[in-house]
Amino acid sequence: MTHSPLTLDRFLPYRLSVASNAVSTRISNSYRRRFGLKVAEWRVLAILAESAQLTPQALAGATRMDKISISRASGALGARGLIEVRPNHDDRRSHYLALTAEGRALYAEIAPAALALETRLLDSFSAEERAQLAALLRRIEVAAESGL
Amino acid sequence: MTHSPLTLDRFLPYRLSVASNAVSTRISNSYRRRFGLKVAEWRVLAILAESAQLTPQALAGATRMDKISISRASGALGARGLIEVRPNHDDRRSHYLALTAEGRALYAEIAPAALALETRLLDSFSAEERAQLAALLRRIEVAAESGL
DNA sequence: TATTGTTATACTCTATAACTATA
DNA sequence: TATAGTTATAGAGTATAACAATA
Repeated sequence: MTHSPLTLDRFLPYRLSVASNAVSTRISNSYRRRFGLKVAEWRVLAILAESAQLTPQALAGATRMDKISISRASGALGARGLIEVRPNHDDRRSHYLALTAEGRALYAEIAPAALALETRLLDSFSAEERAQLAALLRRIEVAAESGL
Repeated sequence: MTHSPLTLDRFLPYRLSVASNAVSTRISNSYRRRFGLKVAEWRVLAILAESAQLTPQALAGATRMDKISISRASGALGARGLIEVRPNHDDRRSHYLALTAEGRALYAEIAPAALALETRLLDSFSAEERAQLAALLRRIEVAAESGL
């Protein structure tokens, strides 16, 4: 039996895109509806919750977003009083961003909801399968980013 | 030792999004640069290559895109002479779309390039790992799309 | 009335380039 | 000169609503 060597249905980039879109649509709807946050803003919030204070450049590296997205996301978070700007005396072109008390409070509300959503998504997965998926995704990411 | 129960770095929706973005950036650059196609147009081309002729509605189902995207993609493909419109006598609100000879020729050129790219992405994966990844992605997709 | 497909509109995300202020 | 960050602009993806033609 011959069959087409390429079917969209079995094409990895397509499957990856469909799975990722399904998840991010769910996630971004949830963040926006419940907390008024875009995904970029949620990422900045999450990283700052882990890191005390960071420059926009460090945030860009940690969130895999570019500096433009960081600038917009932190502008929105700052306007809501969720993060504050602190001077960077070592380099006055830059500055530090850090959560305010309100930012920490919002994060404390979001984090459990995010974990619950992840748990529901992975409900049918064993611990081993979760680890496998994470490891496989990392390898795909590295392969896609490194030389052609 | 306590550590944060939620770190962005280990958050599945984030890892999935980063991996998918890395792959789709590569793919879409490649399609656009080499063949002048957007991803939506490539998907329509690929499905029509498998299916002879389909209505826009059937195409939307097969590509996981909405009817607006299908309408725009098929408009662009039609303008380049890659697909043609055929009447649907059973329902004259609708029509069939099918590849032209030029469309088939372009697809014959693209398909090997797409497969080569997929092969490079999965270069370090065993056959078993590829199957695992595909199966895990399907399960995530189903979980994300079915009830909250 | 309901459905197929198109068009208009808008919002998000991403990428490029120009700008500012510092270094 | 080069770098950190911001702003402006445009392309691509996605979603809603209004519309034309047909069922």
